[in-house]
Amino acid sequence: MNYWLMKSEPHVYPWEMLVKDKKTHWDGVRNYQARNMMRDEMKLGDLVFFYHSNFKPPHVAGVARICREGYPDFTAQDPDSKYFDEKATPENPRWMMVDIEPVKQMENIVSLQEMRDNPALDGMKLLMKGSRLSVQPVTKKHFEIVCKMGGLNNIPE
DNA sequence: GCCAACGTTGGC
DNA sequence: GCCAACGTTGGC
Repeated sequence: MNYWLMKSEPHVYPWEMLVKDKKTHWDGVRNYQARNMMRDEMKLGDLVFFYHSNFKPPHVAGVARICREGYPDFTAQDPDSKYFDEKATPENPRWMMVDIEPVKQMENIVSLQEMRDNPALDGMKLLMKGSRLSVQPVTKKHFEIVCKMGGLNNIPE
């Protein structure tokens, strides 16, 4: 089992929308490192922090789960989509996505500052200078700590 | 709104 | 294959 963090801007797609939708496809990732992780490493059942970026304060809102492994991001082939990429074709879709479903909302959000202030989270990718990846791995230890900071007893099932 | 950090593009 | 120019991300 692997653990992850995925960033979303709440004014584009907030956690509450995922809860309402019951599941969503994670479209629009246009970064190769992030794509490779979605394509090669994210597995069914892996847990994901749903992180709200570009928000005051930026924070982890809840825990989600991978419910479908990597497949082509069809928005890349849709000329009407803002994520359209003319280099994407059915033979070579270029970009990939996964589906996620909500598992548990944090009892209280965990802000970026709180995470920075917790020495036990040293080394977490999110906290590193210049870290911009919208999909990133999280260690089990860090995952558990942030869950507890969010008021969950443990990593949710 | 600013800007540092980083990724991508394209000319050479 | 280098690297300057440019675009984007995202915290502040």
